[in-house]
Amino acid sequence: MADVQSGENLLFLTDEQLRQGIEAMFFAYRGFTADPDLILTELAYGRAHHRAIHFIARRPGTTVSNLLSILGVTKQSLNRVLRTLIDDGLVKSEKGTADKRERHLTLTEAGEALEQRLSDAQRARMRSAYRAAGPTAVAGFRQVLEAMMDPELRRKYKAMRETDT
Amino acid sequence: MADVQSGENLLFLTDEQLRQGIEAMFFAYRGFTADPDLILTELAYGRAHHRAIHFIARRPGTTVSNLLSILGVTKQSLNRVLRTLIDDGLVKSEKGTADKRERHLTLTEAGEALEQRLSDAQRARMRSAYRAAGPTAVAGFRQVLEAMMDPELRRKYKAMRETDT
DNA sequence: TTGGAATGTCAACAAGGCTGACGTATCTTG
DNA sequence: CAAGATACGTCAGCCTTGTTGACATTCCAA
Repeated sequence: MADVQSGENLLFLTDEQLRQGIEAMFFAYRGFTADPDLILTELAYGRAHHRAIHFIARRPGTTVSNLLSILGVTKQSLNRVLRTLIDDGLVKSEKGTADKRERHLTLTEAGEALEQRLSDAQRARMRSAYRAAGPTAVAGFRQVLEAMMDPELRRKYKAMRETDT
Repeated sequence: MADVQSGENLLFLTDEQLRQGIEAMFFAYRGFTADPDLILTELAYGRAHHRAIHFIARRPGTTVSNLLSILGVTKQSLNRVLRTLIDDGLVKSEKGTADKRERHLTLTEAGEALEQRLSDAQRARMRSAYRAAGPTAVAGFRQVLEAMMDPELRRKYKAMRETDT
C-alpha cells in the first residue's frame, strides 16, 4: 500500500501525536472545571450539582428521566443531588400536567443566579481560550470534540442546539 | 466602539457559542474515557490507576513527587493507587541512586502490557476522531485545548513533549 | 384492567478525593 | 557535625459521587 493514498501515515495520526492529544484533553479538562470548582467548594456543592444546574438551565422544564439520559448516572445518584438543590431552593420540581408522573425541573431565581455565576466563570476561560486560538482553531476544536463523542451522546448534543435558535 | 475592530462581537465568541463549546467538552470527555473505563472495570481498577500508569509509561523512572505535581492529587491519594499497582506487579518502585530518598517508578512487563491495552483503546478513538475531522481541525483542537490549561499545567504539558523527540 | 413507565426513596457499599498527624530516611546547609 | 528541610509512606477519618438492589406510588396505554 502506498503511504500517501492510504491515509495511515499522515503525520497528525502518529501514535505520538495521538498521545499528545490525549494529554492535552486531560490537562485542558482540569482547566475547564477549575473555575466553577472554586465557587462550588465555597458553597459545599460539587460538580454533580453543577451539571444538573447547567442542563436544567439549558432546558427549563426538562424531566428527571431526560436529565438521567444526558448525565448518564443512576437515578439514585441524580436524586441525591437534585434533592439538595430543591431543599436549598435552587431548583423547583413540578408535576407534569400532561403526564402527571413526570417532574418538570426549573431553576428558581436563586438557582438562576448561581447558574449565572458558574457559567460566567467557565465561559470566561473558554472565551479567553477561543480568542487566543482564533475562529479557525475553534471550528476545528468543535469538529474534533464532536467526532470524539459516543454516537448516542452526539445525538443528544446536537439535539440540544437545534431548538435554541 | 465599532463592532468589528473591538473583536468582542465575533460570532464565535457569543455566549451561545461558548456554551456549546462547554457542552462539547463535557460530552467529548465522556467518550474520551469510555473505552479505557471498560477495560479498567474488568480489572477492578479505576481512572486513577490509568492516569498513574499513563504518566509512568510516559516518563519511566519518574519520581513520586513529580507524579504528584502532574496529577494534582495528594500523596495519600496517589499512594493508595500506587500501592495496589505495585502489589499487583504492574509498577516497580526503586530507591534512587543519586538521591536515595526518591523512588523511581517504572512499569513492569505486565504493566507495559496493560498500558498498551489502555492506550490502544484510547488512541483508537482519538485516531478516528482526528481522521474524521482532518489535520486542520486537529491543529485547532490542540491550540484551543492548550489555551484552556492553567499556566502551570501548560508548562508541564509542554515540557512533556520536549524530551521525547 | 393490567403491564410497564416515571419517579422517589431506603440501605449498603466502593472508589477516590481530602485533611491532619506522625515516622523515617536522607540530603543540605550553617 | 548538628539542625532543618525534603521525599516518601502510612494510619485514621471524612466527603462526594458513583454503584446495586429492593420496594412503593402514580399514571399511561393497550
